[in-house]
Amino acid sequence: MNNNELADVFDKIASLMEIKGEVIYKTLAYRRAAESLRVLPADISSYWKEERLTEIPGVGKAIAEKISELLQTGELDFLNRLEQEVPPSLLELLQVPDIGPKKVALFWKQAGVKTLVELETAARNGKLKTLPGMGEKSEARIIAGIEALSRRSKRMLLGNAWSIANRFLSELRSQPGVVRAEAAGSLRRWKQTIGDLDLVTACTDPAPVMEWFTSHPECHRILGKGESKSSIELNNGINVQLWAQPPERFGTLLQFVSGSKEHNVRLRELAQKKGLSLNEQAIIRDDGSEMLFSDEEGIYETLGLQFVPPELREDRGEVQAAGGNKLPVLVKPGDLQADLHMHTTWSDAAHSTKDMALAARTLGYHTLAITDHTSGLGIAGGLTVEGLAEQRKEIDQVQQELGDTIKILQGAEVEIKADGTLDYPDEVLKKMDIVVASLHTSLRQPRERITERLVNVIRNPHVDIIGHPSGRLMPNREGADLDYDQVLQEAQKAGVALEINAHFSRLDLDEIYVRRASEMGILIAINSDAHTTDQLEQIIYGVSVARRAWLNPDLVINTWDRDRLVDWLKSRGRS
DNA sequence: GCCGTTTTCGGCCCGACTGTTTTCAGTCG
Repeated sequence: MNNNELADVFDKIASLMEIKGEVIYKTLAYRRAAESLRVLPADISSYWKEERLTEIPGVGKAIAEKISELLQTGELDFLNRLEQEVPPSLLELLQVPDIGPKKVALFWKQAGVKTLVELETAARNGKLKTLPGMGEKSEARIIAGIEALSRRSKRMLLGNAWSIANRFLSELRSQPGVVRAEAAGSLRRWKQTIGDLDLVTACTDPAPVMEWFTSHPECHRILGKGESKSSIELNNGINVQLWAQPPERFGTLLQFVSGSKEHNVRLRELAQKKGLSLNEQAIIRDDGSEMLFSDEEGIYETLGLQFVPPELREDRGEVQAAGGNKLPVLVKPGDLQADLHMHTTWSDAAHSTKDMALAARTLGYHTLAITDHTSGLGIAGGLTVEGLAEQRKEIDQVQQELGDTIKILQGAEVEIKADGTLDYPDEVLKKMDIVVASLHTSLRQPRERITERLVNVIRNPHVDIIGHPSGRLMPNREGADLDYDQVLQEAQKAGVALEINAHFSRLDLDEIYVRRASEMGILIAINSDAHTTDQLEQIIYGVSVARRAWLNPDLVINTWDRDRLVDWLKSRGRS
């Protein structure tokens, strides 16, 4: 069982306990443990073998024993007994909006509803409205919620979420009375996938703004409408929330809605210890007087903390670090001076070498690497060894035209074949300016085999960067089942750089492992993998991964100046 | 069930909105 599977088990336990009516703090403990497991950088089995399970935040004696049992037997007696008491089919009811554990328990115990289908039947037959606390409207809301489930898309990818949010924000900013409007929630934290969109606005009179929002042409139905908060479902099934406060309270609003929830809980605990109370409108002193904040900075200052960048607000140690003035320096998009992975018309991309070089120069880079696919990746029209010579001529010519304003490296994204060998022979790789090696195919090989495949490539002295290490494509293609402990150790030994691929359906290396890599001092390359000139700018998504991972900027090879980058390549045998 | 610069036991964050209720429970973020 891996970390995520264990986390799923504990989330399931938490939900079943909630339905059962167990004290809330027990269920919270299981949720917290589950979240901890999901972001754990190393394989859980290594903690288990070393008897370090209780070092994991949120894991105490009881949960450690359950992890042990699951790892040893693949089963959990406690869960089996829980499922005897509370039918696990009830969990699907929790998917319906506006249905929580209390309602599930009510429908189950008083109407005999155990599945989603039974719930819909009961609702349509008017069997729910007579239950205590229920009524006509609640029943209709449940039917609407069940219908919404089928419309509701899964989580959005970061880049898609930003484009929808930006569209709403620009309309919002032109509404009368709107002083400021920003994205908040997981989008502002640049989480790799986004559930609902949260927008916040500072405005003098919220009523007309809320009216505009709830009558938006893309609105399919209104989920809620109030003075300070409204919520709608769009035609494409996405939910959008809009929060409003007067300008002088915008800071607390933005902070509150940006979350994460867990980060906010930490802040409020801290506030409490200082005799303060924090909510979306103000910080309130013991005597009931309010402190107002138009910006976020003052909030953190009042709590005795460094300002915490949104990307770090996940309750992964940032509050403690901010209290000790120990927050890391983070990479900024402007720090990048090179892009070392992109494609041209020599393989499957849209623009020429010169187009890409000019676009990269506009971004202020000193170097770009043209890394077209190799012939083994047939689908991408890869470049043969013979083609390389012609490409070299073209690069030399463009280089001459552009002079010293930007350096063009001839590289390749070499295919790591299913048998673990590379698509070009070593003597060809040796002559290139830079080599990125990537997995695209046979990603479903068993863990040992695919890990070995990658490790051998890491050890190849002619490979400089491992491109998108797992090969995942969100939301549909899972990455390879790599043994990351081994991959990271080998990368550290070999001095190879691991890529953060900035394409928002990749974001690979995953932030969890980037954080570990940073602690281990492993080099990282943040690359766009651009197939058009526009896509060079998608590098911001890669930067967001680095920031969320607390990555030390000095480890990012494309933040280095040209001399340092050249020296590094020389140290790897490049001329 | 977890956790500790006020604690190894007694805490564990805060409010808006909705619908069903006449003061509150449930859900959500």
